[in-house]
Amino acid sequence: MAPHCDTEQMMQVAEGTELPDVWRQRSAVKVGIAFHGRNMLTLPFEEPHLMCESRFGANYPREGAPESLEKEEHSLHAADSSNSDMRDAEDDISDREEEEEEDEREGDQDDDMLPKKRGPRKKRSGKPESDRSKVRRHEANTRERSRMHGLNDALESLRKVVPCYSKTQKLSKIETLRLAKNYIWALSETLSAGKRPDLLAFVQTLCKGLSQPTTNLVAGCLQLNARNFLTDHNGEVMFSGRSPYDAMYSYPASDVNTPPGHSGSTLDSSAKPFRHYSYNGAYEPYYENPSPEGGSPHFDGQLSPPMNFNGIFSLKHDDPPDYGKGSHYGMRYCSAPGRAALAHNSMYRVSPEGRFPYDLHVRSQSFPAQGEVNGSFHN
DNA sequence: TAGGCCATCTGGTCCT
DNA sequence: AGGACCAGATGGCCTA
Repeated sequence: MAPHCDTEQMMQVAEGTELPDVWRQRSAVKVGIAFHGRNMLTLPFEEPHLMCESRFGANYPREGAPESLEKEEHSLHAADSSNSDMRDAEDDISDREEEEEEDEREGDQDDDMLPKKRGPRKKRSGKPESDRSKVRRHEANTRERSRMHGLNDALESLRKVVPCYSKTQKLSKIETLRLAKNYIWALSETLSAGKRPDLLAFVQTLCKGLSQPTTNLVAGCLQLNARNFLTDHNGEVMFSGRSPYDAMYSYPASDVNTPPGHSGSTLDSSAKPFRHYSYNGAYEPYYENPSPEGGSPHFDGQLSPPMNFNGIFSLKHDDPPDYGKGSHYGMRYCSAPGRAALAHNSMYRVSPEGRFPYDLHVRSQSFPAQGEVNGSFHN
């Protein structure tokens, strides 16, 4: 018997045995997980009160009809799913059994008399083994679901340690991985260079190969002009042709406090047409490999960035309830460009005014007061 | 409506 | 035998 906790209903939602899909989706909406207005079906792992030891694995409730069968029914009755939602569990089980029998009569070949491909249509054997196989299949589904939840949980943790984490605008999985790879690469190159990095190159590396929406998000978090970091279809960074500092900051230098987007410069239609940005400029000196994304034909053979400081990288976040413990060193995000939070020992200096929005620290380095966090990174 | 993204189910494969 | 892992298939939701 699974231990009871307050998440019993949530577990039933996850199990899909008693609540229809629309209810599950509403549960996901309730926890506020969305990306560009699209609600995900992700469970709220970030919320400790929703996490109990019965969350995963064998502690999932396994009584009740298999959700796989419910899904089959759901697809078969998609037209009147609202009516099926009103059925009680007993009727559901009865209907599922009937549909199972129909499936069994359909045989093991598709329309072209070819072996079945992978997919939801199940091959079933005799009745005695069918019951057992159903149970095993059900348990395997539960494990697989838990495994994927764990994978998503890890991905969510990754989202929190790459720049531009946002609970309301989540990066997609693939974009999270790309940004994380770029981030590791950029940090590694910075450390291996052993000197003050080129900031434009750093941000360009971050945005390398990212989609335009993600580039916009990263640039928005950094309060930069995303147009200067867009990549073309080959993954090469497009550059507007302006000076690096102008490219970094779309707003006029005399208007530091003007948020991007308010000045209108970000969308300035009079901007020069893009031209292909050459890394022979500020980028090249700090990056022996010009790109983490295959801009160099040799990159595929060197997928791992060079490791520095024994490979230790960690991020320092203020008030990080679930991932910040133990992170005593690393990158600290400042709350806004131009703030005095840029420490003297910061490796990052974008301009004499110190307008780069974050600074980097490595182990053994001291860092200033931690009362400031970059809200633009982690909102 | 097409395409992107996602969760889920499913069967195959590998390993213990 | 059973679990972990993987990838294909499917359907839902959302945006352009």
